Amino acid sequence: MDAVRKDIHNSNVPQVCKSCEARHGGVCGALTTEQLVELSKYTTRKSIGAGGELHGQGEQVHAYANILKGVVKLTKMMPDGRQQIVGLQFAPDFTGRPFSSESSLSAEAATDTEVCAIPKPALDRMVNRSPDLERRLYNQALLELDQARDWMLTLGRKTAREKVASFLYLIATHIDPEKSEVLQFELPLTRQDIGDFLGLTIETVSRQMTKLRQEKVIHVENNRSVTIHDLDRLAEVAGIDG
Amino acid sequence: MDAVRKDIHNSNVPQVCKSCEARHGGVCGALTTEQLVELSKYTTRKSIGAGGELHGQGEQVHAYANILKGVVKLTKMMPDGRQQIVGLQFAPDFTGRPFSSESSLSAEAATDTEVCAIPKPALDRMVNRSPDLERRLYNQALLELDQARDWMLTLGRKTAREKVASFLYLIATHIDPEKSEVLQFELPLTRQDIGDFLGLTIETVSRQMTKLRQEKVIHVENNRSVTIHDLDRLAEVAGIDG
DNA sequence: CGATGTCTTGAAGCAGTTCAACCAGGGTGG
DNA sequence: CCACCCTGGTTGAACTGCTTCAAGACATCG
Repeated sequence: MDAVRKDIHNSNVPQVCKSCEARHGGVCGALTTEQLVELSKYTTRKSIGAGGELHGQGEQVHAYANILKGVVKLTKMMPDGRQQIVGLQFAPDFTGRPFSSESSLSAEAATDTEVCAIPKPALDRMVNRSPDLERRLYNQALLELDQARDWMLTLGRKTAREKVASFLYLIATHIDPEKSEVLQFELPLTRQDIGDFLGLTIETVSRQMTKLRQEKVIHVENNRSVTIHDLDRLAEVAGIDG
Repeated sequence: MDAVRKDIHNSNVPQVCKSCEARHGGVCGALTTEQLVELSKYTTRKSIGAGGELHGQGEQVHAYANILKGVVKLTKMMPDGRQQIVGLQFAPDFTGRPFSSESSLSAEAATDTEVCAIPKPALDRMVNRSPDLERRLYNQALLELDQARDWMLTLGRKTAREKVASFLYLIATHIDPEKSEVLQFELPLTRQDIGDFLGLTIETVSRQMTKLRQEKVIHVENNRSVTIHDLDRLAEVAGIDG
């Protein structure tokens, strides 16, 4: 465990950051205690209700944010209203785009969400002083690139059945689960959102869910609560190589 | 024009680098003359015939490469053989993935291609010494991420007609054109590749091309040579906001 | 308890796939 | 030099998986 990492557990670290960093290691993990204290002067914790917008397509980005809780969807829209979700972000992902101030996508909360908002200038300054931080941001970008490309395969080449299974698999492996043999979670997206993520209509999503339920690949309660008894089985249905 | 940029035109710069950098500004543009000389000790120029592999899916990446000429396709394959092209790279793009040594995709030359191959250790060392270089790589990753997400919208929500038009638009705006009112270029991809890029079959691609030809949106000769008289019209058909 | 939004189910239609035949260009070898 | 084939592309006809349109079920909330 290196020096930076040790700092994180130091008692001088701001309280907000502790609970945030306690997780899988967000971008702030690259900062020293000093830098963290400095940065936390400008950060504000915000709650955003489901459907709330972090920022709209084509708008200036005024702030970055670390997601503390909830799921954020990144969407693109065509002039005629057709919509595609191009990414999902989970805690403790970092959202926002360094260097380019305009974004071609909109970010909104899919569920009730809490974020740690960081004003653009504050983080930009910090990035220029901390190569470690930039490295982490770079790595997050590479990770998102991988995810985007994985999803391109799903969108371009999978059947509706495989798409829905792929979605469920994605959620199952990203929403932090109570570590148990049986995975159980609430779907963070409506059927409409799922459709927009998979390039399908809500009806098709619904029908495929029903089929997967009938075949006991998944178990559904209240339309939102999903239980998965056999993740490998789901992966297989999703067409993910095993 | 800053110091670094001036260095590039300095006569101490290796000959290979000059012709490379003469273009839109590849990643090497971040390096000083000294660094460029150092790096060029390890680089080798390579020709790769159409269909040749830069590296396979799941293999270790032994080298990075700057594309000097030609088009490289990044593909993903499912266990059963279904394939999706998840990115196209044009000169002077940089290809290869820093930090992670394994790649989940395969890269092959779509056309006859020339690259400047850089052994992994040499570039990794350079990255750690030059923040500017890392910044450029980061920016390239962000650019690729944008492109990937744009394409997700195309894959998920566009019709076959719009997809084919989108593809033609992409090529028209990325293959460096003779600057003239009328765009004319050779398609760098076979119908099969185009299908794999658009999530369509070759037959559908062919049919849509025929239609676009009949409607005079494009003009085609020898199946590969395309002329576009009205790029805005094409963009419109592609469903790209104007 | 009606009202409203979300989800499911059914039936009909259609965009894109599948299967199959055909065509054009470019070697290759007799 | 022509017959041959082989690869890449086009075209046609039948099929099908997903969409569209429409109705009904379910849950939540004033």
